[in-house]
Amino acid sequence: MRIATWNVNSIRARLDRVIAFLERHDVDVLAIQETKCRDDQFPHLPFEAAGYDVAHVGLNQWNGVAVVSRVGLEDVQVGFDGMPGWGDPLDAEARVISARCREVRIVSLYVPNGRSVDDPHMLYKLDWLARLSESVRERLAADPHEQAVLMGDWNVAPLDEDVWSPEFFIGHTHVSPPERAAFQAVLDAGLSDLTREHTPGPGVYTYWDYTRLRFPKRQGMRIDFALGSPAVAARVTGAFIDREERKGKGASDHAPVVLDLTD
DNA sequence: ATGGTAGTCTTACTA
Repeated sequence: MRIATWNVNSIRARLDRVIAFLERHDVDVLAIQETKCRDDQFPHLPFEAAGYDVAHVGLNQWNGVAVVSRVGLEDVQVGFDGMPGWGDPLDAEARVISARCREVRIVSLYVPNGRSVDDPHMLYKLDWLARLSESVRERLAADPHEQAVLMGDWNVAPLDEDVWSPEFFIGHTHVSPPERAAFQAVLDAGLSDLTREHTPGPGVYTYWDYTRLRFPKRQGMRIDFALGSPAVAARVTGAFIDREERKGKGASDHAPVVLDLTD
């Protein structure tokens, strides 16, 4: 089974690219982030025509996540237990949706952006990740054999080699010790990074800022990951980052991360 | 080339 994750930065702007990507790589399940649309605006028909079922949650023009699958899409869940909200009044944001595809729970995640290290959004991000780690811990305690993959845009670069210049990022978000500790806490809840060993760095990234020619200069960040439970980690046979999708007109600022599991 | 990109409910905000 081939699964993938991709922050598309608007599903409507990226529709043709996403459908072509699914077909080119023979992808069974895709976790999508930043669809940037409401449910009624999601382009269901092109996915159905390509053979995929869709589960999407989008409340407005921000965030928005989906799982599309051609191998089954059962027991769709929005959010996770204890997921923090944002705003006044406190509202849930469209940052997590999951579904069981065959025997694997595929979770599409869009972790909040901290904006800056001293912004209130940073506290929200850290709390959000802390709550996520608690939810993972509880789920795995209830069923240690659960097959689950949490994949998406984590907005954290866990290692110095995950950014093009550690010096440049001093004092910036994505690399601060609290963010890295919060990401590590999710791993410590019982997950492992399924992608890194198959896509070793340095200089391997999944995101390049649209501005300042970051992509042609190879100045990127690795912030998109697939974390898996032990039962699914044992099934991983390979992974790759499709840099081609960052090229040319109409590219997202993120590249897809593709993961192969044994059948 | 005094510019920086791209998306959205666009003259503001988010990433």
